[in-house]
Amino acid sequence: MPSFATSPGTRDIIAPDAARWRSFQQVFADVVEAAGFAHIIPPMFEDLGVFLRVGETTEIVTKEMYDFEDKGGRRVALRPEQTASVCRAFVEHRPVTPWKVWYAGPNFRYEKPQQGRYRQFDQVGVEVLGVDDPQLDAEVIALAVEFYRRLGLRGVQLSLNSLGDSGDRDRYAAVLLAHFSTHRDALSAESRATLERNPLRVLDSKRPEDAALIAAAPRMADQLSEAAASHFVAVQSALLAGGVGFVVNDRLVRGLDYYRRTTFEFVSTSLVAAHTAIGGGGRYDGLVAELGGPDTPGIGFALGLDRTLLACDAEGVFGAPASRVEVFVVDATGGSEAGAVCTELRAAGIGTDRAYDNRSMKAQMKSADRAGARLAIIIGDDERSAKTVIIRTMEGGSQQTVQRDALVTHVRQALGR
RNA sequence: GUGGGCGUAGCUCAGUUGGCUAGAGCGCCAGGUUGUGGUCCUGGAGGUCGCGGGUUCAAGCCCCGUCGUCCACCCCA
Repeated sequence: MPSFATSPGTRDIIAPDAARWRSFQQVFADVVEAAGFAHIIPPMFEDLGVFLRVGETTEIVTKEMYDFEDKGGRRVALRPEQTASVCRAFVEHRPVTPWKVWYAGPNFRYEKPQQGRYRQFDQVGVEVLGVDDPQLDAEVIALAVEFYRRLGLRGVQLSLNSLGDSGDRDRYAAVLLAHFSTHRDALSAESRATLERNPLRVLDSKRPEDAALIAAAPRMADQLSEAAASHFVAVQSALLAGGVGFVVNDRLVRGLDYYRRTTFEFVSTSLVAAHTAIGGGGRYDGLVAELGGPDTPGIGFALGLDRTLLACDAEGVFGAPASRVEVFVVDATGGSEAGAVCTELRAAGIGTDRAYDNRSMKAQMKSADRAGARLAIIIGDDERSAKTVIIRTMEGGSQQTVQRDALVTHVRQALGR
């Protein structure tokens, strides 16, 4: 039994997954940088106060925060998400708007772990600060859709809603509270508790006994201000014009209190477990001001790496990238030749690996196979004396003997470049 | 945080109503008559049966606790 294992809700990402993660982030970077987004790398922990602005009825703030006091007596927290950090950075640096940034990295929430729900989990995402235009809402959403397309995912459904401006949201919360309160006894115990904290969240309940009351609940759409309503309409028509399919779901609430107006969520239809939400986002027009900055509109989304990859697995798309090892050196002379051959090939830009410990040729060939190499360079005592090497193609098994000092040229040829 | 299932070799799992040195497949290692992998054959290494108590003549199998994991709720990516 090993003495140590990873802490609950954390895990090692090892081959072949680690390379897959990296290419996931690379594909994301390609998509968003082509749209003018610049990379931002905020710190992984910040003053606790930054995250408290996310909302006092938000559970990731009230009970899931990884917060602690550091040696200097500062109250800090591991970031539960990155939107608040980006807004803090905006206030701190005051870049010209529109400020379009993207990020990738881990976040931390003290939750009970489950598949697709970890205490350290990775997200990629974008944020745009300083633009009110509904055109932008549609563009941001389309960017996520394009990213899913690049991954090869097909079973992704986009849900869309508007939470209105802060006044609308408060008004709606009051109306909902009244509705559910009059039928209090019919609600599940859990929902009764939720009702106290945040009436909107009751709409999220998956408990069957709440279904009827939720279906009969008043609609957000009826509480929208004229400005918010026309913004929502504009977003929808921009999406339609861009060929982005969506479903309006006026029960879509989302967990973070700072959302205003446009909110959206991506659900994988290929996932069977409970955690089918693979991404989400929306507007947070008041957040920058909350953090002490000028009144600045903002919108963004975050996509979960783990869950999106689970969806990829379910659809059999976006597998791990192939090995970078093209050539494997099999040295049966006792290992005297392999080092120089590797150095030479690697310097020529050819991915090369070798075996150690003077293993049998058979064993070394096996390693060559496992490494995924296209070519094996075989050197025995005969070849060493003759100053030659054998180039063997792993797939067909054909071999040729070439001069040792012309190795790179012949390997290039055999690789077809 | 609440409720439930599970926890046996690196991996996926068998282990009958508790009974002698705990098994399989895959993987790994070594061979298959002097140098060459992916198929096949043979052999081998590897397990304090999550951990700690308890019941029993005897526990991988029963009981309690604990840790981990999975599922649902919750929450959300």
